[in-house]
Amino acid sequence: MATRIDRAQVAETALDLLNEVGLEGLTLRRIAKELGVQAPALYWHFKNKQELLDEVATEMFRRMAEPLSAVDSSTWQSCLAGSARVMRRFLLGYRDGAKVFGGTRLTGRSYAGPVEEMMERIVAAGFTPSTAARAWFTVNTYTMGYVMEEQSVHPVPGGERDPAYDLEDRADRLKGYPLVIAAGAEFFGEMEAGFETGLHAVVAGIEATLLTPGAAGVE
Amino acid sequence: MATRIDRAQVAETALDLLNEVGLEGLTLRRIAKELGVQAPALYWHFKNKQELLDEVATEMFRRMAEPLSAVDSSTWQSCLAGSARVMRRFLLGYRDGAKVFGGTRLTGRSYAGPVEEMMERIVAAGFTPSTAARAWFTVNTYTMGYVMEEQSVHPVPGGERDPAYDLEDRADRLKGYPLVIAAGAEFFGEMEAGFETGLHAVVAGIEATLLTPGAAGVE
DNA sequence: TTGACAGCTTAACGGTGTTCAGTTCAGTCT
DNA sequence: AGACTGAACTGAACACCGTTAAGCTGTCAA
Repeated sequence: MATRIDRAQVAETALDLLNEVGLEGLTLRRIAKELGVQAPALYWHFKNKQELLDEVATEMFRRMAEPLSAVDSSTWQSCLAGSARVMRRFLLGYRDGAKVFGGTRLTGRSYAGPVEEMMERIVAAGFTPSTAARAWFTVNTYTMGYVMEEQSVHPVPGGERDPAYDLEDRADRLKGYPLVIAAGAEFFGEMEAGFETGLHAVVAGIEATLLTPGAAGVE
Repeated sequence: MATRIDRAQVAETALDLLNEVGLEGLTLRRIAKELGVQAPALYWHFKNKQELLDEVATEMFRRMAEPLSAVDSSTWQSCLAGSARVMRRFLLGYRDGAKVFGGTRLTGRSYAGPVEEMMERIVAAGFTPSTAARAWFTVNTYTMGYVMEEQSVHPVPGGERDPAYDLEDRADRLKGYPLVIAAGAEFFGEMEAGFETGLHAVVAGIEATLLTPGAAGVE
Protein backbone atom coordinates (compact mmCIF):
# COMPACT_ATOMS: atom_id res chain seq x y z
CA MET A 1 0.00 0.00 0.00
CA ALA A 2 2.22 2.81 1.18
CA THR A 3 5.14 3.51 -1.09
CA ARG A 4 8.64 2.63 0.00
CA ILE A 5 10.48 5.04 2.20
CA ASP A 6 13.82 6.73 1.67
CA ARG A 7 16.32 8.63 3.81
CA ALA A 8 14.94 12.08 3.09
CA GLN A 9 11.39 11.03 3.87
CA VAL A 10 12.45 9.49 7.16
CA ALA A 11 14.31 12.65 8.15
CA GLU A 12 11.37 14.87 7.28
CA THR A 13 8.91 12.72 9.16
CA ALA A 14 11.18 12.53 12.19
CA LEU A 15 11.69 16.28 12.20
CA ASP A 16 7.98 16.97 11.99
CA LEU A 17 7.37 14.42 14.72
CA LEU A 18 9.87 16.16 16.97
CA ASN A 19 7.44 18.90 17.93
CA GLU A 20 4.87 16.37 19.00
CA VAL A 21 6.96 14.08 21.15
CA GLY A 22 10.23 15.89 21.91
CA LEU A 23 13.71 14.47 21.55
CA GLU A 24 13.14 12.00 24.37
CA GLY A 25 10.03 10.63 22.74
CA LEU A 26 11.61 10.43 19.30
CA THR A 27 12.21 6.70 19.35
CA LEU A 28 12.79 4.48 16.36
CA ARG A 29 9.55 2.66 16.98
CA ARG A 30 7.63 5.92 17.06
CA ILE A 31 9.21 7.20 13.86
CA ALA A 32 8.60 3.88 12.16
CA LYS A 33 4.97 3.92 13.24
CA GLU A 34 4.56 7.36 11.70
CA LEU A 35 5.92 5.97 8.46
CA GLY A 36 3.68 2.91 8.55
CA VAL A 37 6.64 0.62 8.95
CA GLN A 38 8.36 -1.52 11.59
CA ALA A 39 11.31 -0.13 13.54
CA PRO A 40 14.06 -2.37 12.14
CA ALA A 41 13.15 -1.19 8.65
CA LEU A 42 14.96 2.04 9.49
CA TYR A 43 18.19 0.10 9.67
CA TRP A 44 18.00 -0.50 5.99
CA HIS A 45 18.39 3.25 5.45
CA PHE A 46 20.56 4.23 8.43
CA LYS A 47 23.48 2.58 10.14
CA ASN A 48 22.13 3.54 13.56
CA LYS A 49 20.01 6.12 15.34
CA GLN A 50 22.78 8.71 15.48
CA GLU A 51 23.06 8.66 11.72
CA LEU A 52 19.32 9.20 11.50
CA LEU A 53 19.56 12.15 13.88
CA ASP A 54 22.40 13.60 11.83
CA GLU A 55 20.12 13.45 8.84
CA VAL A 56 17.36 15.15 10.85
CA ALA A 57 19.73 17.98 11.76
CA THR A 58 20.77 18.28 8.15
CA GLU A 59 17.14 18.50 7.12
CA MET A 60 16.71 21.24 9.69
CA PHE A 61 19.57 23.13 8.13
CA ARG A 62 18.16 22.51 4.67
CA ARG A 63 14.98 24.28 5.71
CA MET A 64 17.05 27.16 7.09
CA ALA A 65 18.99 27.64 3.91
CA GLU A 66 16.43 29.76 2.08
CA PRO A 67 15.75 32.33 4.81
CA LEU A 68 19.46 32.37 5.53
CA SER A 69 20.35 33.45 2.03
CA ALA A 70 17.56 36.03 2.16
CA VAL A 71 19.23 37.84 5.06
CA ASP A 72 20.01 41.48 4.48
CA SER A 73 23.66 41.57 3.55
CA SER A 74 24.12 45.26 2.94
CA THR A 75 26.50 45.40 5.92
CA TRP A 76 28.46 42.62 7.58
CA GLN A 77 26.73 43.50 10.84
CA SER A 78 23.27 42.89 9.49
CA CYS A 79 24.60 39.81 7.78
CA LEU A 80 25.90 38.25 10.98
CA ALA A 81 23.06 39.45 13.18
CA GLY A 82 20.46 38.48 10.63
CA SER A 83 21.77 34.96 10.28
CA ALA A 84 21.87 34.64 14.06
CA ARG A 85 18.22 35.68 14.22
CA VAL A 86 17.22 33.22 11.53
CA MET A 87 19.10 30.51 13.34
CA ARG A 88 17.41 31.27 16.62
CA ARG A 89 13.97 31.45 15.05
CA PHE A 90 14.46 28.07 13.44
CA LEU A 91 15.88 26.36 16.48
CA LEU A 92 13.03 27.73 18.57
CA GLY A 93 10.61 26.40 16.00
CA TYR A 94 11.48 22.80 16.86
CA ARG A 95 11.15 21.21 20.25
CA ASP A 96 14.66 20.55 21.60
CA GLY A 97 15.89 22.16 18.40
CA ALA A 98 19.17 23.39 19.89
CA LYS A 99 19.93 20.01 21.43
CA VAL A 100 19.28 18.18 18.19
CA PHE A 101 21.22 20.63 16.09
CA GLY A 102 24.08 20.95 18.54
CA GLY A 103 24.49 17.27 19.19
CA THR A 104 25.02 16.27 15.60
CA ARG A 105 27.37 16.88 12.75
CA LEU A 106 25.94 17.95 9.46
CA THR A 107 26.31 15.26 6.86
CA GLY A 108 27.28 15.67 3.27
CA ARG A 109 28.01 19.06 1.79
CA SER A 110 24.52 20.45 1.53
CA TYR A 111 25.29 23.08 4.13
CA ALA A 112 28.46 24.32 2.46
CA GLY A 113 26.79 26.47 -0.17
CA PRO A 114 24.93 28.88 2.13
CA VAL A 115 27.87 29.08 4.51
CA GLU A 116 30.31 29.85 1.72
CA GLU A 117 28.01 32.58 0.48
CA MET A 118 27.80 34.19 3.88
CA MET A 119 31.55 34.01 4.43
CA GLU A 120 32.09 35.67 1.08
CA ARG A 121 29.98 38.60 2.12
CA ILE A 122 31.86 39.03 5.38
CA VAL A 123 35.22 38.83 3.71
CA ALA A 124 34.05 41.39 1.17
CA ALA A 125 33.33 43.69 4.11
CA GLY A 126 36.97 43.76 5.12
CA PHE A 127 37.56 40.62 7.18
CA THR A 128 40.22 38.08 6.40
CA PRO A 129 38.98 34.53 5.83
CA SER A 130 40.30 33.65 9.24
CA THR A 131 38.71 36.52 11.18
CA ALA A 132 35.49 36.11 9.21
CA ALA A 133 35.32 32.50 10.30
CA ARG A 134 36.03 33.47 13.88
CA ALA A 135 33.34 36.14 13.79
CA TRP A 136 30.79 33.73 12.39
CA PHE A 137 31.72 31.03 14.85
CA THR A 138 31.51 33.40 17.80
CA VAL A 139 28.07 34.63 16.86
CA ASN A 140 26.93 31.08 16.24
CA THR A 141 28.30 29.87 19.52
CA TYR A 142 26.49 32.62 21.35
CA THR A 143 23.27 31.86 19.53
CA MET A 144 23.41 28.13 20.14
CA GLY A 145 24.21 28.63 23.81
CA TYR A 146 21.44 31.16 24.18
CA VAL A 147 18.76 29.07 22.52
CA MET A 148 19.86 26.07 24.51
CA GLU A 149 19.14 27.95 27.70
CA GLU A 150 16.00 29.46 26.23
CA GLN A 151 14.55 26.10 25.32
CA SER A 152 15.06 24.73 28.79
CA VAL A 153 12.91 27.60 30.06
CA HIS A 154 10.50 27.34 27.15
CA PRO A 155 10.49 23.69 26.09
CA VAL A 156 7.50 23.58 23.75
CA PRO A 157 7.46 25.97 20.77
CA GLY A 158 4.69 28.45 21.35
CA GLY A 159 3.86 26.83 24.68
CA GLU A 160 4.19 28.36 28.10
CA ARG A 161 7.20 28.46 30.39
CA ASP A 162 8.46 25.50 32.36
CA PRO A 163 6.97 26.11 35.82
CA ALA A 164 10.29 25.11 37.36
CA TYR A 165 11.59 28.47 36.20
CA ASP A 166 8.95 30.50 37.98
CA LEU A 167 10.58 33.77 38.92
CA GLU A 168 8.64 34.28 42.16
CA ASP A 169 9.51 30.86 43.49
CA ARG A 170 13.09 31.52 42.54
CA ALA A 171 13.15 34.90 44.28
CA ASP A 172 11.74 33.23 47.35
CA ARG A 173 14.30 30.49 47.32
CA LEU A 174 17.20 32.90 46.90
CA LYS A 175 16.29 35.43 49.56
CA GLY A 176 19.44 37.19 50.72
CA TYR A 177 21.03 37.27 47.29
CA PRO A 178 19.42 40.35 45.72
CA LEU A 179 21.71 40.52 42.71
CA VAL A 180 21.18 36.86 41.90
CA ILE A 181 17.43 37.44 42.01
CA ALA A 182 17.76 40.45 39.74
CA ALA A 183 19.94 38.39 37.43
CA GLY A 184 17.30 35.70 37.21
CA ALA A 185 14.72 38.27 36.18
CA GLU A 186 17.10 39.54 33.52
CA PHE A 187 17.89 36.04 32.24
CA PHE A 188 14.53 34.45 32.09
CA GLY A 189 12.29 37.46 31.68
CA GLU A 190 12.19 38.88 28.19
CA MET A 191 14.22 36.33 26.33
CA GLU A 192 13.78 37.84 22.91
CA ALA A 193 15.01 41.26 24.05
CA GLY A 194 17.80 39.61 26.01
CA PHE A 195 18.98 37.78 22.94
CA GLU A 196 19.08 41.02 20.96
CA THR A 197 21.03 42.83 23.66
CA GLY A 198 23.63 40.10 23.84
CA LEU A 199 23.81 39.76 20.06
CA HIS A 200 24.28 43.50 19.83
CA ALA A 201 27.20 43.27 22.24
CA VAL A 202 28.83 40.36 20.44
CA VAL A 203 28.65 42.08 17.07
CA ALA A 204 30.02 45.30 18.49
CA GLY A 205 32.88 43.33 20.04
CA ILE A 206 33.66 41.68 16.76
CA GLU A 207 33.93 45.07 15.15
CA ALA A 208 36.24 46.30 17.89
CA THR A 209 38.57 43.31 18.04
CA LEU A 210 38.34 41.29 14.84
CA LEU A 211 37.62 43.77 12.09
CA THR A 212 40.18 46.30 13.26
CA PRO A 213 43.23 44.41 14.48
CA GLY A 214 45.29 45.81 17.32
CA ALA A 215 42.46 46.64 19.71
CA ALA A 216 42.72 46.74 23.50
CA GLY A 217 43.40 43.48 25.34
CA VAL A 218 41.12 41.74 27.84
CA GLU A 219 43.60 40.85 30.52
CA MET B 1 29.60 -3.07 56.05
CA ALA B 2 29.61 0.04 53.93
CA THR B 3 27.98 3.00 55.57
CA ARG B 4 24.71 4.33 54.25
CA ILE B 5 24.79 6.70 51.34
CA ASP B 6 23.40 10.20 51.05
CA ARG B 7 22.63 12.61 48.21
CA ALA B 8 25.98 14.37 48.29
CA GLN B 9 27.91 11.13 48.22
CA VAL B 10 25.90 9.87 45.27
CA ALA B 11 26.52 13.09 43.36
CA GLU B 12 30.25 12.99 44.05
CA THR B 13 30.55 9.37 43.02
CA ALA B 14 28.53 9.93 39.87
CA LEU B 15 30.60 12.95 38.93
CA ASP B 16 33.87 11.10 39.41
CA LEU B 17 32.45 8.20 37.43
CA LEU B 18 31.56 10.50 34.55
CA ASN B 19 35.13 10.68 33.26
CA GLU B 20 35.34 6.91 33.14
CA VAL B 21 32.13 6.07 31.37
CA GLY B 22 30.79 9.29 29.83
CA LEU B 23 27.26 10.60 30.10
CA GLU B 24 25.90 7.75 28.03
CA GLY B 25 27.47 5.16 30.29
CA LEU B 26 26.36 6.87 33.46
CA THR B 27 23.47 4.55 34.20
CA LEU B 28 21.77 4.12 37.54
CA ARG B 29 22.97 0.55 37.79
CA ARG B 30 26.55 1.64 37.15
CA ILE B 31 26.38 4.41 39.75
CA ALA B 32 24.77 2.08 42.24
CA LYS B 33 27.46 -0.53 41.63
CA GLU B 34 30.12 2.08 42.35
CA LEU B 35 28.39 2.80 45.65
CA GLY B 36 28.04 -0.86 46.56
CA VAL B 37 24.28 -0.70 46.36
CA GLN B 38 21.42 -1.78 44.10
CA ALA B 39 19.97 0.61 41.54
CA PRO B 40 16.54 1.12 43.12
CA ALA B 41 18.25 2.32 46.29
CA LEU B 42 18.95 5.58 44.48
CA TYR B 43 15.24 6.23 44.35
CA TRP B 44 15.21 6.66 48.06
CA HIS B 45 17.44 9.73 47.65
CA PHE B 46 16.25 11.05 44.28
CA LYS B 47 12.86 11.31 42.67
CA ASN B 48 14.30 10.23 39.33
CA LYS B 49 17.46 10.26 37.26
CA GLN B 50 17.07 13.88 36.20
CA GLU B 51 17.08 14.98 39.83
CA LEU B 52 20.25 12.99 40.33
CA LEU B 53 21.86 14.66 37.34
CA ASP B 54 20.81 18.06 38.67
CA GLU B 55 22.65 17.22 41.85
CA VAL B 56 25.70 16.15 39.83
CA ALA B 57 25.71 19.50 38.03
CA THR B 58 25.38 21.28 41.33
CA GLU B 59 28.33 19.34 42.69
CA MET B 60 30.27 20.40 39.60
CA PHE B 61 29.48 23.99 40.37
CA ARG B 62 30.39 23.49 44.01
CA ARG B 63 33.87 22.43 42.93
CA MET B 64 34.09 25.51 40.73
CA ALA B 65 33.20 27.88 43.53
CA GLU B 66 36.66 28.19 45.02
CA PRO B 67 38.61 28.95 41.84
CA LEU B 68 35.78 31.22 40.77
CA SER B 69 36.11 33.41 43.83
CA ALA B 70 39.88 33.45 43.36
CA VAL B 71 39.53 35.14 39.98
CA ASP B 72 41.36 38.44 39.61
CA SER B 73 38.71 41.06 40.15
CA SER B 74 40.78 44.21 39.82
CA THR B 75 38.79 45.11 36.70
CA TRP B 76 35.38 43.93 35.58
CA GLN B 77 36.97 42.71 32.36
CA SER B 78 39.34 40.36 34.15
CA CYS B 79 36.49 39.37 36.40
CA LEU B 80 34.22 38.30 33.55
CA ALA B 81 36.95 36.83 31.39
CA GLY B 82 38.53 35.06 34.35
CA SER B 83 35.29 33.42 35.38
CA ALA B 84 34.70 32.34 31.79
CA ARG B 85 38.13 30.73 31.73
CA VAL B 86 37.52 28.94 35.00
CA MET B 87 34.20 27.74 33.73
CA ARG B 88 35.72 26.41 30.52
CA ARG B 89 38.57 24.70 32.33
CA PHE B 90 36.16 22.95 34.63
CA LEU B 91 33.71 21.90 31.96
CA LEU B 92 36.59 20.54 29.89
CA GLY B 93 37.76 18.65 32.94
CA TYR B 94 34.72 16.38 32.88
CA ARG B 95 33.69 14.17 30.02
CA ASP B 96 30.49 15.63 28.51
CA GLY B 97 30.84 18.39 31.08
CA ALA B 98 29.03 21.01 29.03
CA LYS B 99 26.15 18.67 28.25
CA VAL B 100 25.69 17.74 31.88
CA PHE B 101 25.99 21.28 33.12
CA GLY B 102 23.86 22.75 30.37
CA GLY B 103 21.08 20.23 30.55
CA THR B 104 20.31 20.70 34.21
CA ARG B 105 19.13 23.29 36.64
CA LEU B 106 21.21 24.00 39.69
CA THR B 107 19.43 22.88 42.83
CA GLY B 108 19.28 24.59 46.16
CA ARG B 109 21.07 27.85 46.79
CA SER B 110 24.63 26.69 47.05
CA TYR B 111 25.55 28.45 43.85
CA ALA B 112 24.08 31.79 44.88
CA GLY B 113 26.97 32.91 47.07
CA PRO B 114 29.73 32.93 44.43
CA VAL B 115 27.42 34.41 41.82
CA GLU B 116 26.30 37.19 44.12
CA GLU B 117 29.90 38.00 44.87
CA MET B 118 30.80 38.23 41.22
CA MET B 119 27.80 40.37 40.41
CA GLU B 120 28.74 42.73 43.21
CA ARG B 121 32.14 43.27 41.69
CA ILE B 122 30.69 44.01 38.27
CA VAL B 123 28.14 46.43 39.65
CA ALA B 124 30.91 48.15 41.59
CA ALA B 125 32.67 48.68 38.25
CA GLY B 126 29.83 50.79 36.95
CA PHE B 127 27.20 48.40 35.65
CA THR B 128 23.60 48.44 36.76
CA PRO B 129 22.33 45.17 38.30
CA SER B 130 20.46 44.58 35.09
CA THR B 131 23.34 45.19 32.67
CA ALA B 132 25.70 43.30 34.95
CA ALA B 133 23.41 40.29 34.76
CA ARG B 134 23.17 40.60 31.00
CA ALA B 135 26.94 40.85 30.70
CA TRP B 136 27.47 37.80 32.84
CA PHE B 137 24.81 35.82 31.02
CA THR B 138 26.22 36.73 27.63
CA VAL B 139 29.73 35.65 28.56
CA ASN B 140 28.38 32.48 30.09
CA THR B 141 26.27 31.67 27.10
CA TYR B 142 29.24 32.09 24.82
CA THR B 143 31.38 29.91 27.05
CA MET B 144 28.83 27.13 27.32
CA GLY B 145 28.21 27.14 23.60
CA TYR B 146 31.90 27.11 22.88
CA VAL B 147 32.76 24.26 25.21
CA MET B 148 29.82 22.30 23.91
CA GLU B 149 31.32 22.44 20.45
CA GLU B 150 34.80 21.89 21.79
CA GLN B 151 33.82 18.72 23.60
CA SER B 152 32.24 17.23 20.54
CA VAL B 153 35.61 17.61 18.83
CA HIS B 154 37.53 16.57 21.93
CA PRO B 155 35.28 14.15 23.83
CA VAL B 156 37.67 12.71 26.41
CA PRO B 157 39.50 15.15 28.72
CA GLY B 158 43.14 15.04 27.80
CA GLY B 159 42.45 12.53 25.05
CA GLU B 160 42.90 13.03 21.35
CA ARG B 161 40.47 14.49 18.83
CA ASP B 162 37.47 12.68 17.48
CA PRO B 163 38.68 11.33 14.12
CA ALA B 164 35.36 12.38 12.56
CA TYR B 165 36.64 15.94 12.77
CA ASP B 166 39.78 15.32 10.81
CA LEU B 167 40.57 18.50 8.97
CA GLU B 168 42.10 16.89 5.90
CA ASP B 169 39.12 14.62 5.33
CA ARG B 170 36.89 17.63 5.76
CA ALA B 171 38.86 19.70 3.29
CA ASP B 172 38.60 16.85 0.84
CA ARG B 173 34.89 16.50 1.28
CA LEU B 174 34.27 20.23 0.85
CA LYS B 175 36.35 20.86 -2.22
CA GLY B 176 34.98 23.87 -4.03
CA TYR B 177 34.12 25.78 -0.90
CA PRO B 178 37.46 27.36 0.03
CA LEU B 179 36.08 29.68 2.70
CA VAL B 180 34.20 26.85 4.41
CA ILE B 181 37.42 24.84 4.50
CA ALA B 182 39.30 27.79 5.94
CA ALA B 183 36.53 28.25 8.48
CA GLY B 184 36.85 24.64 9.58
CA ALA B 185 40.54 25.10 10.19
CA GLU B 186 39.78 28.20 12.24
CA PHE B 187 37.04 26.47 14.26
CA PHE B 188 38.58 23.19 15.07
CA GLY B 189 42.27 24.04 14.97
CA GLU B 190 43.58 25.85 18.00
CA MET B 191 40.56 25.71 20.24
CA GLU B 192 42.15 27.39 23.23
CA ALA B 193 43.32 30.37 21.21
CA GLY B 194 39.98 30.50 19.44
CA PHE B 195 38.16 30.67 22.74
CA GLU B 196 40.32 33.56 23.86
CA THR B 197 39.77 35.48 20.65
CA GLY B 198 36.01 35.12 20.90
CA LEU B 199 35.99 35.90 24.61
CA HIS B 200 38.04 38.97 23.91
CA ALA B 201 35.45 40.11 21.38
CA VAL B 202 32.51 39.45 23.65
CA VAL B 203 34.05 41.39 26.53
CA ALA B 204 34.93 44.29 24.26
CA GLY B 205 31.38 44.32 22.96
CA ILE B 206 29.99 44.40 26.47
CA GLU B 207 32.11 47.42 27.18
CA ALA B 208 30.88 49.13 24.05
CA THR B 209 27.19 48.41 24.42
CA LEU B 210 26.34 47.54 28.01
CA LEU B 211 28.73 49.57 30.15
CA THR B 212 28.30 52.78 28.18
CA PRO B 213 24.67 53.04 27.16
CA GLY B 214 23.75 54.68 23.87
CA ALA B 215 26.23 52.93 21.62
CA ALA B 216 25.75 52.25 17.94
CA GLY B 217 22.95 49.88 16.88
CA VAL B 218 23.26 46.58 15.08
CA GLU B 219 20.31 47.06 12.76
C1' DT C 1 9.75 -19.10 -15.34
C1' DT C 2 13.37 -18.40 -12.65
C1' DG C 3 16.60 -16.01 -10.03
C1' DA C 4 18.37 -12.01 -7.59
C1' DC C 5 18.07 -8.60 -4.58
C1' DA C 6 16.16 -4.36 -2.33
C1' DG C 7 13.05 -3.52 1.27
C1' DC C 8 10.60 -4.94 4.81
C1' DT C 9 8.72 -8.08 8.94
C1' DT C 10 8.95 -11.00 12.96
C1' DA C 11 11.27 -12.45 16.88
C1' DA C 12 14.49 -11.88 20.02
C1' DC C 13 18.51 -9.96 23.05
C1' DG C 14 20.59 -7.21 26.47
C1' DG C 15 20.14 -3.02 28.72
C1' DT C 16 17.54 1.07 30.43
C1' DG C 17 14.66 3.91 33.93
C1' DT C 18 11.26 2.95 37.17
C1' DT C 19 7.82 0.66 40.50
C1' DC C 20 6.52 -2.03 44.31
C1' DA C 21 6.30 -5.28 47.92
C1' DG C 22 9.18 -7.01 51.19
C1' DT C 23 13.52 -7.06 54.16
C1' DT C 24 17.12 -5.25 57.19
C1' DC C 25 18.83 -2.48 60.66
C1' DA C 26 19.77 1.68 63.73
C1' DG C 27 17.62 4.10 67.19
C1' DT C 28 13.57 5.15 70.51
C1' DC C 29 10.33 4.13 73.93
C1' DT C 30 8.35 1.39 77.53
C1' DA D 1 16.10 -5.90 77.74
C1' DG D 2 12.67 -6.27 74.35
C1' DA D 3 9.09 -4.49 71.19
C1' DC D 4 8.39 -1.09 67.94
C1' DT D 5 9.26 2.29 64.10
C1' DG D 6 10.71 4.30 60.30
C1' DA D 7 14.65 5.06 57.22
C1' DA D 8 17.36 2.71 53.93
C1' DC D 9 17.84 -0.86 50.99
C1' DT D 10 16.93 -5.46 48.18
C1' DG D 11 14.82 -8.54 44.60
C1' DA D 12 11.81 -9.19 41.17
C1' DA D 13 9.36 -7.39 37.74
C1' DC D 14 7.57 -4.03 33.93
C1' DA D 15 7.54 -1.46 29.77
C1' DC D 16 10.35 0.30 26.63
C1' DC D 17 14.72 1.22 24.33
C1' DG D 18 18.39 0.49 20.35
C1' DT D 19 19.98 -3.15 17.77
C1' DT D 20 20.68 -7.78 15.39
C1' DA D 21 19.54 -11.94 12.78
C1' DA D 22 16.81 -14.60 9.91
C1' DG D 23 13.06 -15.00 6.94
C1' DC D 24 9.38 -13.19 3.87
C1' DT D 25 7.68 -10.35 -0.25
C1' DG D 26 7.41 -7.99 -4.20
C1' DT D 27 9.73 -6.14 -8.40
C1' DC D 28 12.56 -6.43 -12.24
C1' DA D 29 16.05 -8.76 -15.52
C1' DA D 30 17.37 -12.61 -18.08
